[in-house]
Amino acid sequence: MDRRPVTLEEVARVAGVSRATVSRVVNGVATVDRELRQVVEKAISTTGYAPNRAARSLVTRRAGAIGLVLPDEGRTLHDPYFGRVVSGVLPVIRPLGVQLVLTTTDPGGHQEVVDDVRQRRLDGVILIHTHDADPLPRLLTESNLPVVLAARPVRPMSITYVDVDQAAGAGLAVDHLVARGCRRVATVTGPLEAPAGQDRLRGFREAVARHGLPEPLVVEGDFSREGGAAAARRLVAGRGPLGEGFDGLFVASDLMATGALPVLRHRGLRVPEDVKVVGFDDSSPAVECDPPLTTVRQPVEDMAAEMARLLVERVERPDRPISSVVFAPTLVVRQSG
Amino acid sequence: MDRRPVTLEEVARVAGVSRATVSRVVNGVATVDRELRQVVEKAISTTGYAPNRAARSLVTRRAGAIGLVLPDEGRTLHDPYFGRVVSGVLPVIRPLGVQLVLTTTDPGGHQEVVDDVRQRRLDGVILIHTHDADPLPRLLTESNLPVVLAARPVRPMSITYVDVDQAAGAGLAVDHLVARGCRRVATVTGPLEAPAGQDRLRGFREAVARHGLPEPLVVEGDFSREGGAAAARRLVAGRGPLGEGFDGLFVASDLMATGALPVLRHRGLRVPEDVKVVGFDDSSPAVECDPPLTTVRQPVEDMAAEMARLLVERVERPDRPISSVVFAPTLVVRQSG
DNA sequence: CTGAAAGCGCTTACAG
DNA sequence: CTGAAAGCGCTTACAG
Repeated sequence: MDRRPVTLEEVARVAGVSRATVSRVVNGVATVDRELRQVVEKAISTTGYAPNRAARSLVTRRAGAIGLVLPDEGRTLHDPYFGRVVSGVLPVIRPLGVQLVLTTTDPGGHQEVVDDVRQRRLDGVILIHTHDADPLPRLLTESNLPVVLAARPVRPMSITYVDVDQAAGAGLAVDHLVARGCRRVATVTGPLEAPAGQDRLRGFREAVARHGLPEPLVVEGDFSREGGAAAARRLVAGRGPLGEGFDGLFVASDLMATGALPVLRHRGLRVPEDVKVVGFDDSSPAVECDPPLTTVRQPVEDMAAEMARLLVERVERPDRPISSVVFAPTLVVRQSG
Repeated sequence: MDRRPVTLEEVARVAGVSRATVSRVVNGVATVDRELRQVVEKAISTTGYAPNRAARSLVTRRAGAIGLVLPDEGRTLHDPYFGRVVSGVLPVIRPLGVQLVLTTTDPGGHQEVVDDVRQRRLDGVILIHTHDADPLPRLLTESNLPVVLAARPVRPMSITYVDVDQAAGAGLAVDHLVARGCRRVATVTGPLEAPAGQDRLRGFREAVARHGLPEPLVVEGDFSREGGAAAARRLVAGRGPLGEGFDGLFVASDLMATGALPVLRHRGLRVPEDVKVVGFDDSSPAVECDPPLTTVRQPVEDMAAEMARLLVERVERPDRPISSVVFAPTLVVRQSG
């Protein structure tokens, strides 16, 4: 029952050929004689042979696995964004026989990630949501290890990344609010130390100026639901008793918008009649909340697939020049604005 | 810059000892002489040595990785449940140096999972949400490969699983509705081919009988938001013009409840004034929806941690008898009921 | 097209 | 407590 696993050696003996030939058949080398190949294939199936990946990795110097690194469990793991990334990555790496290893970088986790790559347990990593203080992008690039960032790096550095045009997305939101008749717009921003927070605010401001709108209300959020609610409270507190102050609101993430909507409602403001609201991401909270959110869509699955492709490419050809990819956002119109 | 990685051999040469001794230091074998250990440690740090895991795996016959297998991407990956499982598993395996590999079983994926274990890329797997037709539990147990199910198996079999007492949870929901004064209760069930769907319905029925309530309304759902909405529509269609018919509703998952709530609202039924609603899971939709959901909590993170422990235990000692763990659910009271 | 042989980088009895 | 040596199971030049 629980015998030793079958090795290449045994298959070779059964087939009456050398280990090299079996290896060639297993790896689909084209030059093997047809008859011989069939003999070997039969031997493989009768013995129930399964190649030992560790042995292969040892000689090929490939782990056959890439890492998906998320910051400090708490936040990202429960973010709907996460599942979308995984479902974008898997279809590109699986046909290549590459595994996806999940990690988070809680305290001490940074070094662990670097070690995993140095120990060749991981051929490279995809890094999600790097905050300002995250040392990982630099740690990895300095060791010349393959890495792809899921967003523009906080400080300019020579690193591959995939991003959506954040500023253009915010512009789309403002254009839509204006087209729907809004004249006084406000925004709940993301955390301003994050590139996404900065870029979306910049795009918002540029679009406001382009449309010749009056100075907008700006309140900083943090991409969390609670942060969205808190920001919305500050926003409505600044309004007059009838709610005058703004008739269009751009919330820089859907999750924050789900926190902001109930605040507006409790203040007696109807969405979209009194205030039109546009979110960002087009994540699942956008369709779950009430009313469903008009929002700027990031093609997260496509972006994730691209990250995987870039990473694999980098692993194969480490000497190729570094390149990044920026996707265009689109607007998804629902009931909120 | 891009030199060959340092090997044990080189560390040994630098430290002036044998490879065996370096190996012992790296692996923390206690019997190494203190002075020697320090010499080796210095050599390790000056050379920047990182052990090659493939080489180690080859001799230890351990991949140092376990798989988390999710069914057909579409559904589970975007389920909030998924992130909770990951955050439960990671803290137990990381200190052990074990990696978490993510996989889904789309068409053909079953064999891939089995192969990954047979090829020793994975020491064992945690299987989520197995449906009736899922061949994986049997495939794996028949090959005597380590596996832990995230729920009771559909058909009785000798396999390790971790579950919550589903029926008891449904009972908690009914007890609560009754305590709040409900007299006519209804339920939206899960898919009845899934054990969780069956068990929650059974628990619901038993509790209804125990309280001496009249025959309840029962409509089958499928654990999706849309399925919850559709089931709720069928439920309200059966009510009289004033909404008489039921004053308490147990929805067998929070996600379905988020689909059901708007249907009730559009029908003019206030929650909780006209109908009290209790969900199941205590997942993020429960706090995001309006009103926030009273729900039966599954301690998913704890359950996931337990799965990881059981799996690791099984990998270490394959001959130990199989055991399973069932957790007790609790009720979380919010605004919906 | 095929095989003999070296080698990938570790761990682990086995002596001493 | 330490070292010499075998061995884990593959792949891949190198001959032929």
